[in-house]
Amino acid sequence: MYVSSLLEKEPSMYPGSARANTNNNLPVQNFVSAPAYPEYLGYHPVPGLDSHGQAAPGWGSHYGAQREDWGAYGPGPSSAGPAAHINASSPGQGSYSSADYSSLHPAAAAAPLPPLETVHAQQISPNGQRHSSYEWMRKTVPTNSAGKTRTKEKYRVVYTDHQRLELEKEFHCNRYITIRRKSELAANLGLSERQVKIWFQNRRAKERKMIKKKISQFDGSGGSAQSDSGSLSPNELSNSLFPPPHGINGLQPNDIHQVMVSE
DNA sequence: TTGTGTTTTACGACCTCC
DNA sequence: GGAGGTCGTAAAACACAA
Repeated sequence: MYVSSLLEKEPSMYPGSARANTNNNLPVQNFVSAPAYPEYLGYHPVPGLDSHGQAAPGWGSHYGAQREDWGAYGPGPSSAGPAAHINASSPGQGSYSSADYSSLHPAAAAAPLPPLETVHAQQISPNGQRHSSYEWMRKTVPTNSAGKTRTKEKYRVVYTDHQRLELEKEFHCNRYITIRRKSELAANLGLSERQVKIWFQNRRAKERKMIKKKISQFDGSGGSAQSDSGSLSPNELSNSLFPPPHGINGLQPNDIHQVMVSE
């Protein structure tokens, strides 16, 4: 079963180092406590899909404040602009239960979350180092006339923990994002749809890489655990776990979700 | 502080599907 | 032809040991 990276980053990913504690960043466990995201867990794919542009309890207030400092860097929300009017209801989410989620992150399940308002406020300005990143972003990341974000100087922005958390949550539900959800997520997070799409691509690549790594570890360690994966190449295993959704946009999110859940 | 390894964004090339 | 997929890669951001 898959465990999303940001969520699983645990101490190793967001250790109590600079990232986590020197900048008012959130303790990692705060990201993963399922019970603390009732609205998130309640979020459902299909119903939400039709709620584009409508108020929804799931997203609304928590996403109200956009990263105003992002607007200046790049295309920004490509389609919808400020999420204020989007408030896309908790759409497009696969439904994994809190129990399921907690089982993946047992430690996290026990950790209470701070109020989301706090979370949001903190994550908007993740940490000192990143804050400094935003400083240069203000100066150097504007898209050029061709719409490219890559420049000769600095071309990469660093997403806030909040953005990554939301992307990870979405990824945890669906490895492949629908057009509508992409649009909503982009608007809600103040990213462009392209950024969301690329994030998912990169995230899937990361997952394949991790699977590959784990398989090679099994193989290297005598591989008694090859009952399921031993006869498959990493790519085959990955594809069997998360098959590329050909014609994904013609599928209902639930269809996709079923593929995921049936793992 | 600095050197080095890893992770994270972003892109281009190429492929498949509609 | 366009959109989105993977794969490979560049380079910034980051972590950490020396």
